[in-house]
Amino acid sequence: MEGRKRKILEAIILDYIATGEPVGSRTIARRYNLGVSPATIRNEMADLEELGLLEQPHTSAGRVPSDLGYRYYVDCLMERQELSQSEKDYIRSRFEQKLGEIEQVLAEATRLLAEMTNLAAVGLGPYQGRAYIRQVQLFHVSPGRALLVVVTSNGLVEHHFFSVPCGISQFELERVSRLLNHRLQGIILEELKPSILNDIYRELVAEHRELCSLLMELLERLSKLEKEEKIFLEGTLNLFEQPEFRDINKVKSLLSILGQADTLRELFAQGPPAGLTIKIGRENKYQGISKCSVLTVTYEINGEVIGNVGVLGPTRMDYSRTISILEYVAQNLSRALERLCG
Amino acid sequence: MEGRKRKILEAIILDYIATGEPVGSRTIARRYNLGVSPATIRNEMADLEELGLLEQPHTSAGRVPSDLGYRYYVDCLMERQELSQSEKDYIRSRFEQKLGEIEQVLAEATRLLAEMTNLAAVGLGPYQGRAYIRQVQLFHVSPGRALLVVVTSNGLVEHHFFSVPCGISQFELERVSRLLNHRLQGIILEELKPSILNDIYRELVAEHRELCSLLMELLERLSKLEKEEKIFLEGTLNLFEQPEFRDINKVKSLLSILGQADTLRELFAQGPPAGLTIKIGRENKYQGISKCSVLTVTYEINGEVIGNVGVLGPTRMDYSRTISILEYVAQNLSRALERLCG
DNA sequence: ACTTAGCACTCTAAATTATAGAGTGCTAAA
DNA sequence: TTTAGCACTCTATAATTTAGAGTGCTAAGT
Repeated sequence: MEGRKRKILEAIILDYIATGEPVGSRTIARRYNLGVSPATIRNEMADLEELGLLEQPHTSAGRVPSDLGYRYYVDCLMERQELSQSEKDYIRSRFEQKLGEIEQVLAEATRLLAEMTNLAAVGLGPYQGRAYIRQVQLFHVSPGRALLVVVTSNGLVEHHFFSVPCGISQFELERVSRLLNHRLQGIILEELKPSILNDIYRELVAEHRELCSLLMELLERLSKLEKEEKIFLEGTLNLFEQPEFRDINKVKSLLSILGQADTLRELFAQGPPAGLTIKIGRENKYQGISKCSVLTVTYEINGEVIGNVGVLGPTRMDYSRTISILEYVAQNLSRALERLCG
Repeated sequence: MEGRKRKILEAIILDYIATGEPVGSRTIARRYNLGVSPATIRNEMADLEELGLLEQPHTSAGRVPSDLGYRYYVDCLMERQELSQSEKDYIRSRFEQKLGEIEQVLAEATRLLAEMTNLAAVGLGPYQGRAYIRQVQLFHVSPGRALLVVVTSNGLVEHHFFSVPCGISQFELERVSRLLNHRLQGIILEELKPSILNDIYRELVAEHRELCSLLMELLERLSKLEKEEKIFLEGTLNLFEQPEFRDINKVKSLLSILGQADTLRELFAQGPPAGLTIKIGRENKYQGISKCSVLTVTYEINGEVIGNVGVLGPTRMDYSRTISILEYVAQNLSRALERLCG
């Protein structure tokens, strides 16, 4: 595409992102001095519409970028906006607080994203599929009740209460703990198949007949670990400041999407491969967000992708800035997690 | 108040709850055959307005109950609506699933409330103030990292990762665990004052000089336990089906209230004393919900109040049914928790 | 002393009409 | 190829009309 068309397209997109109003030829001529008259710009605009990059809400309105237009902008036109030093410092500082748990760190990252982008932010993970079991511990909490704690390599801690026969001593529980650890440590959750569990069960049941039902439950529980992923959502309210959500029905359909954990997971879970994913408007499969874009980026521990954070906002968003924030946050998030449980 | 006035007031409130439209004298005369003419009803309505129980949106509209009107209805007029057997069975069945953790049970209760009342539902707790420490466990998860697990009498499980000097053996950690348990078991969280922690610290530091910083962090962490309460929120979307939320600004101010954990906690944390609390319209302090009512009920373990569940909806809600659901859910919730960790 | 029919009056919500303004596309001249 | 000029289109806003629901008051009925 020739230089002038690109410049005009860019001007229209930037103006629309800034104002939210359809952009007319006069506006472009006035605000961005491209050295041509409105009439010329009108001709170019007609071409750009032909190419599918612009749209007209109605005959006598200005132009609005189409999904394709944004796509072209993001892929070819946009320049990455560097964050200012103070913004970087701020982001870094938010991860330097004492955040004891992996989930707290992720929650904080999500909050931070929502705050800085003024969009809705989502944090997903950490994925447990490729994680392996680090530790299994079983101990009494009161007569007749025990707690199982499982720690995975991705830093997830899961616990579960069990009833145990009153006769079981702490000593015996510790033996079971050791045995479980011996057999389970290092096993990747995805590969935790019933056959392995059955082996353990057989071995255990011989020695600890009284613990039968406990063990069944316990092993069942373990095999479910893989599927559990936490979801954090922040900044929903930010979206409703945007003029595109003046309509209550749009708000409703958006809220119903944001309210379903499954849907969010599908929208935001992109990794691996590592890096940034951008879905603009209709590129998303859900109807309710056909006027929204979803940006996600992966985060990792020791080079392995273990989750996503991302934002959702109107297609008319400041992609350049949002992407910078997203990447910088993800980078700091990864580093914080490595500090925590690498 | 004389019988006819009460009947008219009740008719107006019931009609308004059902339709959402201001109620006129003709409507009452037609739908509820009280054996008097619209003119008579008009006179009574004027009286009821004088008493502050009714309001007129404008001169030529029908009447709408005021906060005071609802209050009178709830306190004096309303009959408790029994839930049907199948509804009761349904609620009970939802608590009979395998719900391994106290927080899962609470989350389920909140979802159930939202679903059955068609309002926004909130689950709070379990409160940790009066809970005591049941178990403290400290163990390695990988070289140089340890996990602390604390279990309270209210069934809360908290965990926290620590860096430990590489030289520390599992054996040593177990000794520390035992010592911590010995000193902390049975201590009520509210009474976990710095002085106790300092004692422990002094005792530990003599034997385990290398663990200094770990211990500091650990004790600090313990003292924060009291304040942590989980909040569950479900069914926000339900509210926006109500005609009173056609206006986007109302939606926004409501969402901003529902989005703040602190505010929710303040609104819904009522107990003890045990039982039901009803706040109607302006009786709530927050402006944004001046057209909403908040109903909460306490739940307990072994007779001790440990949390609240509740709903928030427009003042124009079906109080009778909502209250029945709320109480039945709370009762089942208490029972489920007792089964789980009583 | 209540109750009620009748009626003038008020107010709103919805429908209708008028108005202003922004923006376009086309034509013809530079 | 660019641009000024102009007729035309479309929408959003405001202004106006209309219909209907509901009230309060009065005066007559029980």
